Amino acid sequence: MGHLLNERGKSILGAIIQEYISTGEPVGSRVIARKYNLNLSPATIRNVMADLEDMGYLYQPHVSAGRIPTPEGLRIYLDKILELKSIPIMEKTSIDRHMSSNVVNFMDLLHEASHMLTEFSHQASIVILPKPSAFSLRRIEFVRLDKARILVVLVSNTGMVYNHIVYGEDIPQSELMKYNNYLNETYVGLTVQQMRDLLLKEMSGEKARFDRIISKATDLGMKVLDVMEKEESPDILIEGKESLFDHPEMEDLEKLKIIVKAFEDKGRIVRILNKVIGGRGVKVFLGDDLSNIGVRDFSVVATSYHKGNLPAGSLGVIGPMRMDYSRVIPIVDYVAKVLSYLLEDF
Amino acid sequence: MGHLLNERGKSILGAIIQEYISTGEPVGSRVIARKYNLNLSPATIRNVMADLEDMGYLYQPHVSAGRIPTPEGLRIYLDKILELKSIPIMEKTSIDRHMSSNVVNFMDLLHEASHMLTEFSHQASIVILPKPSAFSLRRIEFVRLDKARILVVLVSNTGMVYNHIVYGEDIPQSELMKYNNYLNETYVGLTVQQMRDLLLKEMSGEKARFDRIISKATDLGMKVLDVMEKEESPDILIEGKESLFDHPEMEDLEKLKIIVKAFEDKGRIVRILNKVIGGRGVKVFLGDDLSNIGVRDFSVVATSYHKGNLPAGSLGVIGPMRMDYSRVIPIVDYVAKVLSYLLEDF
DNA sequence: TGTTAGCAATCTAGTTGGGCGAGTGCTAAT
DNA sequence: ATTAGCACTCGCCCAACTAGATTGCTAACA
Repeated sequence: MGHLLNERGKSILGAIIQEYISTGEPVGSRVIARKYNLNLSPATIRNVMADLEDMGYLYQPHVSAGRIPTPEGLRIYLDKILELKSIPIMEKTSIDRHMSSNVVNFMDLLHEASHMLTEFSHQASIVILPKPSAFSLRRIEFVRLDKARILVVLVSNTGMVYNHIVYGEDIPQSELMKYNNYLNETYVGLTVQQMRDLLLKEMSGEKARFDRIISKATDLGMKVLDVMEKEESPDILIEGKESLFDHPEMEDLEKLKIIVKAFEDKGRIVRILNKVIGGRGVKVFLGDDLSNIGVRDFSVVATSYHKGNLPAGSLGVIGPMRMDYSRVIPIVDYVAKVLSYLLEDF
Repeated sequence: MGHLLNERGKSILGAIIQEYISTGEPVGSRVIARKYNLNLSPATIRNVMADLEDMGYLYQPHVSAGRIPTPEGLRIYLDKILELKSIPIMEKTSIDRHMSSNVVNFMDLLHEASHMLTEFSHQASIVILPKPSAFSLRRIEFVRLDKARILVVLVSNTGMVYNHIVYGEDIPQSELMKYNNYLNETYVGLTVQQMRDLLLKEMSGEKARFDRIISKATDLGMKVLDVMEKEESPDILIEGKESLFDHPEMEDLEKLKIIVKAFEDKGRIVRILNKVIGGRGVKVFLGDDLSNIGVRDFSVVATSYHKGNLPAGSLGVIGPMRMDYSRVIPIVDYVAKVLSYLLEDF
């Protein structure tokens, strides 16, 4: 047999990975021959296994052990072999119910999404909060703190409140009030991008030249957008770290240390998760994809959620590479869909 | 020898604990006789050790091993035997410098304190943020969100910004403005307790009966205090978890899991740390003190920090029971002192 | 009476070696 | 192309053993 994966290779690789996922042990040829009705003898399977190993899809921890899939093997499995299960009705309705009731504000909703992910995937869940720029403005308010600093309070249409401090000249509160009024009349309902466009237009427009309020207010508004952009470090929810510890592969001390340290550096996690933004559907990160965060033998299943047509943030789960993808992928997908749906109404 | 700790007992217990702290291994009679100039033979020391074990200050992991101090033994050591080292000038000035420069706002200051704690104690640091009620009001602002909700923005004298949402009747923004003005004129500079007192007085006072603004504003103000009190879950900074992993006693997998899980439950940690509030000086929590958070063989060294005369919050470090207390205690103490000192000016 | 030397006893940790079982790769037969 | 058979390799477990550390006890000593 050559170096191309034929049908038989596929089904054997599939069987090995399924078996490995459910047991966590290296898989030998006998088990495959016995449990999976391929009508092939162990010897034949051994030959195929040797080929699969040549192709880089399997490896042996040692010569007298069975085979374990490599990240590359898993990748093939995910892309070409895996068939997704549908989520049981019970779980679906449970997700629906939890996410739509008892949710008074936006953060509750995200927490609930995070909770559902851990609950049904039995992995640690990660939810990246939307960047403020994903939302539109409901209200903006300037408050004078002292002669050098102005507090800006932004309320988004989702009810999230953002505080920023801008440094600048001394402006009396009464004057700031006028800016408030002007900006709230003009900019409410716009997204950050739209605000920026409109601000630029107004700043150079006719009115600004004659109306001091408009001119000053737009200046300050622009400043706020700049500060927001600079401070924009998307926040992140993580739940269910402890469920990771219960997986038997976590018996290794070093692995445990590595994963705990990986969670410390939220920036990197955000960067990985946000790779899904832009694409559609669920993406699985494996092996080298995760070498940034130093956890080569883990796996991240993630997708993006949306508000209307705009991507708002991303969410997913992280766990050992050996994970029941046929269950986990649909769950991540579904939670993101429900979240996106509910977000639209906010 | 009886059941009372005499001088010799003390010095031997001290030597054993010092030795244990520096090596982490069970300590035998020979080492003590050789390294510490007590002019006693191993045999004598063995006798004393047996007594100390009877008193519950030492135990043997197994019969052919040396002794390890029990939490009770450590407690005696801390109370009666330990002599604190003074902090090297270098470290002091480093702490001074880091905490006073580069600090633009209050949170920076706390982060810096936390950072200094880990840096010089080589343990994980914990800083409990002040409860909002520890500060006085610099500014209050009501913003109408929609017909049912009003956003309250409070700025404390430390520059911290707190957001709360109160639910209630529909009040137009122009009306809220008037409340803002009134409250900012009347209540700025007061602590929460003072505000509450004054509010109560005004609500039942003459003016409130005739001035609708005052009456409504004080009502709303009271509502805000109630919400604050309910939502008041003091926040917490933790830094340097990873430095815990480098201690050799962390080789035990179960211990590692336990400590990681303990960090998940911040509420319990806060409760432990806040026990120091009210007292003065550094307190060490050991053994049973920590059984709430399930980490009997760890140790928390903590103290409170102040703003003026009022306790504001607490800080400290957590690490394995085997910890160089003679260094760590002075460091925790010093960082808290510096923090309190700097806080006064805020 | 307090201290010490000496010594048998106890226990851990580390090493060695044999046997078992799992699984492979190769060869030769089908 | 597939398969049965078989020798081979290796990890794992267990048991036996060794080396080393430390103790508690006893008897001698100051």
